[in-house]
Amino acid sequence: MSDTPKNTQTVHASFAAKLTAILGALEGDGILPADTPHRGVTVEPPRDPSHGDLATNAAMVLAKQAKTNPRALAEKIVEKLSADPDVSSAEIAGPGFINMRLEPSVWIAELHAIAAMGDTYGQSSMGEAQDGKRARVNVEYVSANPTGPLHMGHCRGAVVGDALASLLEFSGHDVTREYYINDAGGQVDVLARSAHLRYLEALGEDIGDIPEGLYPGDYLKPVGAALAKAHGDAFKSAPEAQWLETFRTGAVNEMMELIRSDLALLGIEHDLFSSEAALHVAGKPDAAEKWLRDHDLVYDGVLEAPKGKAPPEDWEPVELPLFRSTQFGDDQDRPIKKSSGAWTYFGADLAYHFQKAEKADAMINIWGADHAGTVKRIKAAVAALTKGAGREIPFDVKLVQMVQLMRDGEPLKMSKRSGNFVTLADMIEEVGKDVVRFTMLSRKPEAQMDFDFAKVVEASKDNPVFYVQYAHARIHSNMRKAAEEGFAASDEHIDQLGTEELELIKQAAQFPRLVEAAASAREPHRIAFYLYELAGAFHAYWNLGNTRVDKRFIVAQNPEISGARLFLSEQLGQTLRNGLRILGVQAVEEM
RNA sequence: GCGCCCGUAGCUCAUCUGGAUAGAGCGCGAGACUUCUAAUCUUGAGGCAGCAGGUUCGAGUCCUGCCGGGCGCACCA
Repeated sequence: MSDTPKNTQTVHASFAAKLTAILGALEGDGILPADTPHRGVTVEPPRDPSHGDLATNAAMVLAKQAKTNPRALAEKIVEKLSADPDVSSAEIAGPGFINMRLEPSVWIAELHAIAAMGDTYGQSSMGEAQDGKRARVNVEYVSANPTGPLHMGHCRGAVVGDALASLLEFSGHDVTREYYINDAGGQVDVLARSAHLRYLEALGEDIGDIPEGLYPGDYLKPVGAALAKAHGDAFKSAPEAQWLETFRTGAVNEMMELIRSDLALLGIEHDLFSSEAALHVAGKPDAAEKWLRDHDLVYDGVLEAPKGKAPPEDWEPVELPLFRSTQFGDDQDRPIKKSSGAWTYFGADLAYHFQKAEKADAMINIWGADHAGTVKRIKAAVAALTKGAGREIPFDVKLVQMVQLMRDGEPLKMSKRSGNFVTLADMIEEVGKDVVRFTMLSRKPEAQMDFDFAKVVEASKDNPVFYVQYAHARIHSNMRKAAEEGFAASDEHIDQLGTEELELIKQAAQFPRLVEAAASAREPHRIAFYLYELAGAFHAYWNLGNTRVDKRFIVAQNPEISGARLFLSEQLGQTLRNGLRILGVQAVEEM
């Protein structure tokens, strides 16, 4: 692959370029005004394939600027398109669409491009600036509290974030996968106390039931044991103040180890783990507060009582440093510090995001839908801080909706309080990494989804994961069989490929533009749906061979067509593989 | 009460950032194959895209209002 041509053009990229050139020429002809913006102009396959291979709406979009009607402008464009040897026909349809059919040689060339690019087919440079520098995108995901193992609730965000990161990488971005460790709030003190109890247990004390308010899970037993081993009975009857910090640090470290190993089961590895505690030590929140106060975005004020439902019984008005998030559409100004003087989560979080922004050209957070209420304030605060620093960057928060666990159509109940919840590790053990990943990506993230254990492990064509992997495995086993029978893939006679085969190439050829669209929309699930369709097209072609022996990949009496079809199937396999790699799902070679 | 997300075939979901006659799978109807290119195949019916307006050459897609479902509404994280 060392001789991979760097700028091998894919069909869709090259036709987009051709259209741009034609529109430029029309400017030269005086038909379009100089420097006409091409906003909204698209070149894409029409939904209805009977309309042709490619369609453009250019005439409709630009008619106004050309001071003419769409069809008249379309004629000018068609005139130039028709002169292109790759275009077998170009015609005007409907309100002014231009439909094109391309010469078979174009699709054959695409097949060569897939072969030449191999693992890089579908990659793009959309993340690269003019000077070739890749945009730095920070994707923060998971960021679960370090108080226990990951459970189902974390799973979807983890997979979506990871696939999005891969998708952006594949599209030429310089991606940092980041995990924010909330190791500074009250919940880690609770963790430390819970660990202390398990420490006493490990020293042989009878601890009885775990008191309300502490973490009951068994996963803390080894933590207690490790602490007992490290410290002996030094903290057995010591006051909390003497051991809290030690136990907090120790327990958080253990929990992060646990979480890392859970993530590894999903095939996820973050580049960067940022500690909230370290942020405080570095004085970042103080710096942020100072800047915000200087710019009148933080003031001392009294928080309103909660609206709607009855206010908490212990509610009393207190003066707190408030961020003016109402200026940015929030319901309420939000406190950055508690009455105790400690930072609120939000106070630390805005400083954290400001820190991330320094080393990124864009930031994306993947959050659970239960954090939806905090999006406005953090976006507002980050916008203010980065703007103030003279470098405002795009900052998206993608909300991932809840997953309802099901078994045979019945919702699965779980209670976090009792420590009785489905852990990520359990789930992966039961259904496997690939199933979890693919299933989590087979629904747009902002919609709720059901995850039925019984359905997702089913090995039939009704199960998308299986269906896509099966296509890849089928290609592989067919290649093996071909080799045994003395056939080999060869591009020597690929011009003999017929209509059905060209249709397959056309579908594979969608991959690069689909990747770009998915990357710019930040929607990795589109890749999953595309792969399902591509696999479907492959299976359909394969099934043709059931009744028509002449349509099989291996035709005994015809090594030429067999070689060409095997070459085609190799490239389909390559495309499936590239897509699956983005999703982090294994392209298996046998089922 | 307020905020965010969702609402598309009987069911589960797509619809490529506004395009042409809204597509798949399941299920249902009809047929094929009795087997290894079958962990099946072909084919048919099925829709007022929650409802009502608006924006425009064009709306499932954007805007407004309602209806229904989910999530959230601490100085928690």
